[in-house]
Amino acid sequence: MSTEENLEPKSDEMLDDRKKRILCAVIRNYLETGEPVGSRTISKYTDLNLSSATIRNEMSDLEEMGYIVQPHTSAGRIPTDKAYRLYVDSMMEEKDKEINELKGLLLETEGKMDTMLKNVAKVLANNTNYATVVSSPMVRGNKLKFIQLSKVASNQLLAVVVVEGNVIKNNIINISEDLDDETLLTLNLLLNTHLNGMALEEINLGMIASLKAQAGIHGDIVGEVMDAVADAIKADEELEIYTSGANNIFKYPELADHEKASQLITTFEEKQMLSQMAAMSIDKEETGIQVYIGDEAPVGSMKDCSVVTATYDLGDGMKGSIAIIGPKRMDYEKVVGTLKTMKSELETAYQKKDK
Amino acid sequence: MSTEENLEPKSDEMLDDRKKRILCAVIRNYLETGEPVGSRTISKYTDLNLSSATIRNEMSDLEEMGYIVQPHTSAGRIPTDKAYRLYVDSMMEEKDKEINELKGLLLETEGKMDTMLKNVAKVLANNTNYATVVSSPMVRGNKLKFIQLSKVASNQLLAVVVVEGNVIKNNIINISEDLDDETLLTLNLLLNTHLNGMALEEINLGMIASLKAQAGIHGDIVGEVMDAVADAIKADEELEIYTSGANNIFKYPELADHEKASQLITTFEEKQMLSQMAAMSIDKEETGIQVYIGDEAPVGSMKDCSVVTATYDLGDGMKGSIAIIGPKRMDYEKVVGTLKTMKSELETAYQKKDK
DNA sequence: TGTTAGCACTCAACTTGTTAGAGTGCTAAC
DNA sequence: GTTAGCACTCTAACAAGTTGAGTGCTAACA
Repeated sequence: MSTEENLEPKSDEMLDDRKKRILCAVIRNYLETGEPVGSRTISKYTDLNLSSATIRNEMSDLEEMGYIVQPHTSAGRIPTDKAYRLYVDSMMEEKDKEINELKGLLLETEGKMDTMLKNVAKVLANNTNYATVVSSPMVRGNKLKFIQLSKVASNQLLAVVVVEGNVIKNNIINISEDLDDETLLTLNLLLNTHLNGMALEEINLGMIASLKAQAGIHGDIVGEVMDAVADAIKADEELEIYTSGANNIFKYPELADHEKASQLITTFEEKQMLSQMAAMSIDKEETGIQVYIGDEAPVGSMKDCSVVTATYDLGDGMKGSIAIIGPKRMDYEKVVGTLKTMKSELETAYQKKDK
Repeated sequence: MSTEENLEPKSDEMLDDRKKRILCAVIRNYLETGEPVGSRTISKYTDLNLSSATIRNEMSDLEEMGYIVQPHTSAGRIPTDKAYRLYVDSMMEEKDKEINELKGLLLETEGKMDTMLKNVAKVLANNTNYATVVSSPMVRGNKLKFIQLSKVASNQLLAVVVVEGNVIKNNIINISEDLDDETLLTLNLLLNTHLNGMALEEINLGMIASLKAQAGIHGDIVGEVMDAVADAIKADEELEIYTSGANNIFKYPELADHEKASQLITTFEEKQMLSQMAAMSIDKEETGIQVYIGDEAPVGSMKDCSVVTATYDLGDGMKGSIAIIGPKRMDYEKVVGTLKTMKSELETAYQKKDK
C-alpha cells in the first residue's frame, strides 16, 4: 500500500485519514457559511488537535490534488466539484429522520394526482429552501383500455380514449355527414374489438389502413380517431411538470445574479427542459437518489447548481421524478434524507388511495 | 379662463399647452432612457425654442403639481404615477401599425386552444420584452351538453361531461357492484334527458335528489356523476394561465432587485394570483384596453410595475384576458398597440378555425 | 520526520478624500 | 415673460490609505 505512491495520484485512495477529515471539515464549514474557510477555523473547530500551520500544509496538498481552491490568494479555500462528489459519495451521513408533519396531512387530503404532486413540490420547497420540480408519472408499455365515440352535436363527435393507468384523452372531431346511432355503434364495436388491450407501440399504419377499410365509407372518422389515439400517446409522453420555490434561488448569491437567475427562471417557466430532465432521470432506471453536481447537471442553465433527483414508483410501471435544485453548497445530507422520506411517503400515500 | 387661477389646482386643466408639451417631453425621454431628465435636454431636443432656464421654471411648477419628482437634489426629474396616468389617458398616440409577421403564422398552425394561447404569450413576450400572462377563456352561463357513463373495467366507470364551449371533463368512478349494459344505458338516458341543455347554475340539490330517487339502487352512482359535473364546473371557473417572458423583468433594474424579483417570480410561478387578476379583468366587462399604473396594479407584487390588460372575446360568452407586465416606464404606445392587434388577430384566428 | 511558532507577504474590502459633471434655484438684466 | 450667469448641491467615479484574514515559508522543536 504505502509503496504505491509512485503511481499517478489516484485521488481518493491517496487521501489518508487526516486529509479526509480536514477536507470534510472544510466542506461542512463551507456548506454552512458559504464563506471561504481558512486554516485557523479548521484548527479550532475540529477534534483533531493540530495547529493552523499543519492544517495549512495539508490544505496545500489538498489544493494540489484538486479538492479545494482559493478564490484569490490570501483567502480561505472552497471545495471544488470533485470534493463535493467525494463528499456525496462517501463522506456524508444522511439525516433520514427529517420527517415533517406536513407531508402526511397534505398527501391524504386529495385523491387527485395533480394536486397531490403540486403539494409535494410545495412542501419540499418550503422545507428545503431550494427549488423543486415534480413530474407526473410516466406510464410505460401502455395498453389501450377503452375507446368510445359519442355524438355531441349533429356535426361533432367526441372521441374518448382511455389508456391503462387511467390516462384519459378527449378529442372533438368535426364531421361533415351526420351519423346515425347504429353506424356509431358499429364503429365503436369495430374500434374496441380491434384495439383494446393493444400496446400503443403495436398500432401501426398497416393496422390503421385495415381498420379504415373495414369502416367503409366512414374511414375518415377512423383516421381521426387514430389521431386522437396518437394524441393520447403524445400527451402521455409529455410529462406534466409541477414546480415550486423557484424564487428560492434568490437566497443564494452565487445563483442570484441577473444572468444566471434569468436563465434559471426561463427554464422553470418553459418547463420543457424540466420535462426532459425528468424523463432522463426516470429512464436511468436506478430507483435510488441521483446527485448531479455543477457541470454534471442535466440542463445547461443549472451548471452552477446541484440537482438531486429521486424516482418514485407507483406500481404498474408508473414512475415519476422529484428533483431539488439548489446551489452547489446545498445541504446534501438534508436534501437526500428528505427526498428519500418524501419518495416513500408519496408511494405509500398512493397505495392507500388505491384501496 | 384666465381668471380661474384662484380655484384649487385642478391638475389636468391647470396645465397650459406649454406645460403639457414639456411634461410630455420629460415622459417620452424618460421612457426611452430610464434616466432622470434635466432641463437642458428638454431645451435642446424639442421644437419649442426655450432656454433651459425657462424649462427649469416650468419644471419647478410641474413638480409642485405632482407630475414629476427629483430622485435627489441636483438630479433631473422623473415622472410620477400621476404623470403616467395623464400620459396614458390623453397624451399618447398608439402605434397601431405594430403588426408582426409571427402572429399570423403562429396562430394558424394549431387548432388547439392551449398551444394557441401559449403561443400568444410567447410572441407577445418576445415582441415587447415584457412579461406576459394569457388566460384561457372563461365561459359564462354554461349549459351542459352531454353526459356519458362508460364501463372501462368491471369496477370502474368513466364519466364524461361536456359543457357548452366544448369543455370536457372526465372522472373515473370506482363502483362496488358490477353494472350490466342495460342498466348503464338506462342511467345514461336518465342523466341526459334530465340534464342536457341545463345551465350549470340550475342544477341544485333538489334535482339531484330526484335523480337519485329515479335511479333507484344506483343512486350512489348518480351522486358520483354529479360530483363529476361539479368538477367540470369548477375546472371551468379556474382559468388556465399561460405565462411567458417572466425573465424579462431582469432587463429593468427598477424591478430586478432581489426582493421585487423574488415576489414577481413567485406570483408567476404560483399562477393563482394571475388567475384572479385575469378573472377581474374579464369581469370589468369593458372590452377595451385597461392600464394599471403602479399602485393601481391588481396584484401586490406588481406595485412597481405597470400592467396593461386586454380582454378577448371569442363569442358564445367566451372571454379571456391578455396582460403585459413591465416597468412603469414601459413603452405604453407600443404595448397598447400590440395588444390591440393581438386581440383582434386572436379573435379572427379563432373564428377561422371554427369553420 | 512530523509538528509548530513566527514572520513577511498578499489581497479583498472598507474608509476616506478628492474631483468632475450634471443639474438645480435664484437673481439680475434684457 | 424670457434668458444668461452664477453659486450651490449631490452623485458617481476614482485614488489612496487602512485593516484583517489568510497564506507560504523557514527555522526550531520533539
